[in-house]
Amino acid sequence: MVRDRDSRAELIRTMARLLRDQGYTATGRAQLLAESGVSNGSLYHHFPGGMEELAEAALEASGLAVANALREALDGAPDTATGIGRFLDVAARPVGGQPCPGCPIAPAALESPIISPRLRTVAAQCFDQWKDLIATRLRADGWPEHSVAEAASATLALIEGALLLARVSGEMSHLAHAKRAAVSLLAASPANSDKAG
Amino acid sequence: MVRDRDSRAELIRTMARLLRDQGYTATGRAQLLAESGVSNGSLYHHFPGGMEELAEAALEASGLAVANALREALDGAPDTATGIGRFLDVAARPVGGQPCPGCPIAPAALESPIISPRLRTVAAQCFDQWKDLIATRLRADGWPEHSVAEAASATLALIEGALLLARVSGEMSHLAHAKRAAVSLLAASPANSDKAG
DNA sequence: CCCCGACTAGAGCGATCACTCTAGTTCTAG
DNA sequence: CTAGAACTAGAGTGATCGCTCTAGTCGGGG
Repeated sequence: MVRDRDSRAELIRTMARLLRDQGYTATGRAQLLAESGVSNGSLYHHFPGGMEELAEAALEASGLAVANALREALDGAPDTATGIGRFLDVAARPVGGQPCPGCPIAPAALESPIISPRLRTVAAQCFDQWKDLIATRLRADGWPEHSVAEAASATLALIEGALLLARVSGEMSHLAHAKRAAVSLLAASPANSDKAG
Repeated sequence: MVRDRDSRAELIRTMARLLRDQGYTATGRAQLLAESGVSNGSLYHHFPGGMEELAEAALEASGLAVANALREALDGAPDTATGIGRFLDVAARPVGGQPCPGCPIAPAALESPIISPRLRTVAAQCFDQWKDLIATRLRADGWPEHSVAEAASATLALIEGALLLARVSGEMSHLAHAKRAAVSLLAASPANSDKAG
């Protein structure tokens, strides 16, 4: 009774890759089926809601994968800034012959507000989840509560913006710049001054 | 012999709005013609290259509009950080009943690398143009040349990321957070320490 | 007046879209 | 073994896609 897991997982994996590389609307059913090797009937068996339901599942899977990578980078680092830097190092590394780096959520997220409110909600949850991971690590660093949310939001914005610029320009240097900016931003933290004050 | 300017400009204006709100692939010809009030024949008279050529023109127009707003904000401010803050204030203000704030280039830019190399090039030029404006202002602030490019890149990434998060989450607070982060990032500048060193 | 180029209106085209439906195959339970 | 559920294969459907093409309107120079 687990025979289906292969094609279902393959659909999610292929859809997640296509969403990362070209977004939601640009990903047609024909391309999805061709590149996943799954038949049309299987698609609508596993995802009766069609392309949109599959896209939701794919975004959730991508969001979880990023969250795991981010948690791992943050947990293994001496402080938040170093962890963010290591995460960006991983993001800059091209894996599995992907044509371009970048956030797997952002392309679909930006077209979602009007196209598909359901996808927008999923994307927003992903970003919130990542922001919470950064916030938790900042608290562990001793950041005062009143500035944790703001620092986490700005740090995530810095990451997302750098990934966007890197993809569009093809220049990986944007990631290195963001890495050093994160160090600067989180080093000039109110943690020290607030402890003193 | 200037009779056509109306419909041509209207096409660019409508296309720019649709590209900002939902990206390139999601913007169909039918919607464009319906919302611009221009007929199909006029579209292919003014833009023989079709939707892609029009999208190019629209992205260029949007890029220039943003560049003008950014230049104005930077020129009228005492320093770069304040100018970036004012620019974000303008970006946060909903103008003309737009459904969501955000960068007019980013949605199309993220789907462009595979879908349309020509659009990717135009988008990259827009980002470069904006980055150069920030870099020029940083030099005027007295920043050392070796760190200007890096600071400009990180600042633009911060802006783009904040606009992305604000659009997807609907929370304008991301823009305020980025504003204060820009102050922190550009205040802890190497300009002073480098002058001393 | 006629003429010609700029521009507009919209029918029509093949291709492709997401999706439905039916028939067939494969697995598990009893 | 049989029954039935899970799953797959793929033809078929109507709608919509970007685009071409023809017919027509408009305005100024001869």
